[in-house]
Amino acid sequence: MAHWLLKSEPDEFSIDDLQRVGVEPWGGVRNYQARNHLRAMKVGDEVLFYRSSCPQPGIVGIARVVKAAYPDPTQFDPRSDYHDLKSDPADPRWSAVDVAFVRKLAQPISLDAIRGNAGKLGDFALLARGNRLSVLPVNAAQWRLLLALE
DNA sequence: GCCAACGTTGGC
DNA sequence: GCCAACGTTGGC
Repeated sequence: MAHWLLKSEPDEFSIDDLQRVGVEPWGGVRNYQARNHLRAMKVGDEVLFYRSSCPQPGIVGIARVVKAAYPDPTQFDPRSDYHDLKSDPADPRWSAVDVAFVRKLAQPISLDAIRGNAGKLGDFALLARGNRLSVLPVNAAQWRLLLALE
């Protein structure tokens, strides 16, 4: 089983929102590298829920992939912010997965705390120079280490 | 295929 | 709101 990290801006969609709805289609990703990560996800994979662009960025919860990648419907929706005229319905450019709420962390793992363990985390995509990816892989050792910080 | 312009991300 | 990083676009 693989592990991932998904970023979300709490103003847009928070861990509390995920708890309320239970399952959420994770779409609107418009970066090819992030999309490729979405496509690599399998049902059962575990996900760290990371809040970004907020006063205290960090990991705030855990989710689980409950549906593997399928064409992101927002790319064909003219009313969506994520509408993409260049995406061919016969060969959809963008993907979404469904994620389910698992739990909130007892306390958030701050970006500061994550950085403080950069050495032990090794090659971690979240800390890579200038990384802006909203979907990124987490290996088993990193997963264990991060949750030990909870 | 190069590269300048532009847009977006996300911490601060 | 600023700005560094960097992906994408489009002219050539």
